[in-house]
Amino acid sequence: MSKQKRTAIVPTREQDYAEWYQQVIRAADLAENSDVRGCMVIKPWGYAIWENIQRVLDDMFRETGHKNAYFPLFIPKSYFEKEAEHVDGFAKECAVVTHSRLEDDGDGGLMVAGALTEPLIVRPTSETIIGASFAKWVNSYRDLPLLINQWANVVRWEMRTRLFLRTAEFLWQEGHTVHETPEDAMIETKKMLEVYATFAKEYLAIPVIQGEKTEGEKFPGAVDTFSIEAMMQDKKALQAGTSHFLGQNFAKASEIKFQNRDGELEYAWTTSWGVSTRLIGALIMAHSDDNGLVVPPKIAPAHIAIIPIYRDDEERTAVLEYCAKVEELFHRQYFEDIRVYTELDDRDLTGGERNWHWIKKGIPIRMEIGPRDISADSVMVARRDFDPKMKQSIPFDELKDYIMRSLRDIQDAYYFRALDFLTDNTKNIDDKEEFYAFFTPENEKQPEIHGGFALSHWCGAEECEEIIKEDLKVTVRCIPFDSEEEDGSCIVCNKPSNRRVVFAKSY
RNA sequence: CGGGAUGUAGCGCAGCCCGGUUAGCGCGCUCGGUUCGGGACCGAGAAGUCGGAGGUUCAAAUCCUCUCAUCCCGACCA
Repeated sequence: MSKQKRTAIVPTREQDYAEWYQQVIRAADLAENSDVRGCMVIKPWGYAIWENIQRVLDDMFRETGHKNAYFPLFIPKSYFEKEAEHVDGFAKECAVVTHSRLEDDGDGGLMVAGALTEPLIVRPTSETIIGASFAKWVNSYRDLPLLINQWANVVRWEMRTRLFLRTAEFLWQEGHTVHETPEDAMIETKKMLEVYATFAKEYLAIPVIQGEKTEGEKFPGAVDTFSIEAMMQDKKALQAGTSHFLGQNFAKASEIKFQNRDGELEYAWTTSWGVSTRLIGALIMAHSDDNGLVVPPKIAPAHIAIIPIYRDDEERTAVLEYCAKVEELFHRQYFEDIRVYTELDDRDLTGGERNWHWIKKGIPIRMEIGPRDISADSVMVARRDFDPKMKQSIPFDELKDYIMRSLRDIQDAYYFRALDFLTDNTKNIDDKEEFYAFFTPENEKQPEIHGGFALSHWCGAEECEEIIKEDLKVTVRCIPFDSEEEDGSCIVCNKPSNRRVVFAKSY
């Protein structure tokens, strides 16, 4: 294999997408599996991405009038039982606390003791426990709307886990709101979906499709679930965020009642909405390449890697001095609302080794600073969105402007690349045979990357959805908001349909 | 939870079928030196209860049973 063709990540996306994903996470040092089954350790570079996601979203929630609060990790089983559909949806994946004490088992070990009178469920989501509080907080229409958000961890005892995409414990935010009318609640539900879509586009540089979930795919207990759906580089869909209109289902379960403007007691209308550390999985699979992580500047843990190059102590002193000058140039600088961070990498490794280290971590900008640059009063700059070998000498005087502009350009480049990918792999399909061919790999044994999003007509019957799922493992990802009414016939049963939906394989 | 695969040093693997000195290799790591502008080189060194438990045997990484974990496929799901 020629040196030019060597990729930092083995295997490549084309060779083995699932394995490539794992390797990117390891190469970028984002996270690792823990000794606890299904749980991950999020390492600093990965956690910094989450912190950036939190910071930006938290601001957006504030701007839309929400306040943060914190509710218990444990939910009494009796609370959980109140909403029937909710129970159905989550019962199979609940961790349950049944004891409160450990005792010496007389054999050098410990045994559980102190059985609880009522088992506690480790929250898989918090509708019921938050509902119990809301019932106390809401008495009058004057208390509404109640707009609360919580940053928390939740536990869902998943059978099959994948780093970031599905772990037994994950970090997320869950918004919970209470409204006077169904209209208000629905406006809130859609507003927060819009917030997610904006965040995905503006910060994660991921274009998404907003839409409504089908009956079978919606949140257990919700009246309506809306989602943002993103396309990964293997052309599968990833649900990146959800927003639920809960109607009065949870208000009834938790007795959230208020006296309305006519003096009558009425059940309130609630919503909930959330995004999780899964977004990091989305980020990885939407942008990264065969050389490692690719992370948009607006969400990157750091923006500029500075790699000093020198031969001896004398040069070292001069070079590090110059590096400090460059770091100073960006100290407390912002591009848009994002603070720029630099990383000085003075490890005793070759320039190439250090360069590749930062390429794999996806840092947007790399700078090499050596004696030649100092004498020219300039810096060698490389960009993560360009070929790894490509670098350009930028005079110190122009450096700040150049970098600020580049960060903006890189952010845009990632977004448009992802948008092109989404557009190129989204197809109107009206013919059943074509639909099946679209979702069938040529090599069954080792399926190549295939498929995409098929915009096809669907009659709305669950049976038709089921057939497609059985045959192709393809599901209706959502009924997009922006699809125009149009006469057609269901891709499965040929019955009349007036709108296209998004069909895709999904995570 | 069903089907399949894999667990040997931090990572990637060989050895296992056919049991037999002291369990190897590459990368990484440590120390010393030369290097550093695209994945450096020389020398020295550290690191393994062969995933775990039990069994068969004079002898187990190797054979048998159980178990745990990870990955892939399925069902389920953010």
